Amino acid sequence: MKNLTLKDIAAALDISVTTVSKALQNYPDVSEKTKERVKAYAEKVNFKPNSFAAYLRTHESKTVGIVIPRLNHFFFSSILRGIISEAEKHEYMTFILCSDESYELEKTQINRLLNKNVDGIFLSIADKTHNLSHIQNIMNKGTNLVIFDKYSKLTTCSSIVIDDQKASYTAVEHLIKKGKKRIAHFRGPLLPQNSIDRFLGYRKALEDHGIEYNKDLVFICDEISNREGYDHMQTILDKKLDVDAVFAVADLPAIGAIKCLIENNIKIPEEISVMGFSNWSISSLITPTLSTIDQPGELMGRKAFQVFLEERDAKKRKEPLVFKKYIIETTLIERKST
Amino acid sequence: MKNLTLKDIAAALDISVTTVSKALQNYPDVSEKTKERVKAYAEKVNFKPNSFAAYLRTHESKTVGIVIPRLNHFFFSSILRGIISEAEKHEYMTFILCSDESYELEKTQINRLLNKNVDGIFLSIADKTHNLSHIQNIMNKGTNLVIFDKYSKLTTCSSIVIDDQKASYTAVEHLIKKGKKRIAHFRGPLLPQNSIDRFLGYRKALEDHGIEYNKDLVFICDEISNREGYDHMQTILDKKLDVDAVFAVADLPAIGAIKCLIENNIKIPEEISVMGFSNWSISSLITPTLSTIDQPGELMGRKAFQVFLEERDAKKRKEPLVFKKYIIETTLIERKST
DNA sequence: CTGAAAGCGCTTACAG
DNA sequence: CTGAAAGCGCTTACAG
Repeated sequence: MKNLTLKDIAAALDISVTTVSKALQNYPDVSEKTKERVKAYAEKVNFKPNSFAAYLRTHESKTVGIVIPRLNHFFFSSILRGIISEAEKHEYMTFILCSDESYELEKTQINRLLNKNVDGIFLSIADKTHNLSHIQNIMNKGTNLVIFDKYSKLTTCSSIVIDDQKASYTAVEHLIKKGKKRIAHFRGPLLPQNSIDRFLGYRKALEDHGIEYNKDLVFICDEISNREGYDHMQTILDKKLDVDAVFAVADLPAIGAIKCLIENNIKIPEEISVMGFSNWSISSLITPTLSTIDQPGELMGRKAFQVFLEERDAKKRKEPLVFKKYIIETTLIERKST
Repeated sequence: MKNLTLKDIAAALDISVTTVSKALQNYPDVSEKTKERVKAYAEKVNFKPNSFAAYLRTHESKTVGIVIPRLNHFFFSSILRGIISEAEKHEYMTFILCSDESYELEKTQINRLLNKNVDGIFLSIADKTHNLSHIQNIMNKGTNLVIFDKYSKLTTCSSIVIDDQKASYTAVEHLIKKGKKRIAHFRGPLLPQNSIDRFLGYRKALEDHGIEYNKDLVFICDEISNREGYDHMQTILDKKLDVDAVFAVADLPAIGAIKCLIENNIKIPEEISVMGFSNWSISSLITPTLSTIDQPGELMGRKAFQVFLEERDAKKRKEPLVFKKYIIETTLIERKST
């Protein structure tokens, strides 16, 4: 079954292709009567202009791409939902690609999107990305770029982020208010800004409350995995380190820590409390439920798409782009683990 | 920065656009020498033919679409990975859309993909889908279709599925071998074939082992959620039903059941064992770890894409399509909950 | 072996 | 208010 074209409609209504095209786009120089006829007919036969042919003239593909570090990841999935739902409202389709936290793959995925002539790219930077020229290249090619969540201080585009330092400070302060004083931190890798900021928030909260910072209580989770949380917790127990709380960079390592504590018959939160970060759905399914920081992913995604639209329109009006950093509020979620 | 075109290359090498195009596509009627020159130059300037212009001639968009019932879902994510990784190898890009288990949204998403002229659609049918004409419509439009996981007996395309009855039979038999005799079943909704088959496998396993089927021990999880598993388990305890095991249609309700048992201080698996289905990553993170059935999602995804390629090629050769049902093997995973 | 020309289905500057 | 024509960047049947 062949798809309908403007030509078919023009023939059916006995008018020109030009007029059909203009009528569908609401050009002011087409009579109301003609517009109505055309639109009614197009509706009836369910005509949609071929987007590939349109692209050739307009250079708008009505397509955007998202590159995220992990696909099966609760927080990124929420962001995806936000971007996609907004994109659908504006008749955009979305390519979703995954960098697997790899610098090389991130470059490849961005190139795939550029080759598909997407109108905009939404990016959350991979942990292993140590050079940003491929990101700068997106804007050099004239493609809009919005960075969300995992950003770098060195990119010049707009970004949608949370205040990691502040959120992390709030989390640690919560532990302190619960009477905890020997707080370990399972931090993320050394490179990403977010993991640095969460660490800084942790240290600042300790300082502000007169608790001495002890680097022996900081452990690195390079993969931000369950397993690492489990292993670090076991190390703490084996070494008999004096610890009464753990603040993890994300929920997964926190859940690993909880598993280890349960297996060692240590009471949560009486002996050791555990605090996560991100509010994954799993954090309310485990026993005990996990206290954590909620990041409103869907909201961040919707905002990201709106920023893309604004920049697209500014470009059409030949206005200079003004890049902004949008900070989305986070919330402390207290559950049974603290 | 404007993208390069065939014309630019032709001008640079002082040959015709036709020859450049043919050389890049390895036409036999272009000299080896010319081919080498063209390819070397194209490589050097990183030329990629504009896929929108190519589409207009070939009617191949090199794009496929996936419609799944849920986005943030461990099993579907594995299938996505499988389809996408295979698609990337063959230079296809992938649109991922979500039906939210809704019939209306499934129709909308399929129409979006058809309007974007995808070459193929991969579909896992929504729970609420009670009419299949929109699915049949995909093939009427000449677009290839492959259904995976959640299928219907009434569609005529190829499908990649597991043997739900057999897998479910194995799960229940495992409980019986562990000495359990009063096995409750938390089943899925009434409509989807997979949920029917898992129920039938459950009943058959009971019968084959001389255990009488008792419909009062079957509970429906319409949303296949954690909460439903929790609530049904609580009902069993409140009514003091004589139950020594639960087999759930999926991991999430099983995890809900476990949570309820822990809160009621009931020993797992000594007093009541719990068996899930799907082997989500979360099932090995909770305490006790959950016994379940592993479905190799990534493999299913890869197979689905291969089937699409075969059908695409058969169509090009004008051969009639032969639709097949591919059954992927599942594995019982025994952990601490049984 | 090479290339001129037509045409895919749109959009839009221009003419009437 | 309407429409003929050019052109976006490719592919391919056809001519030489």
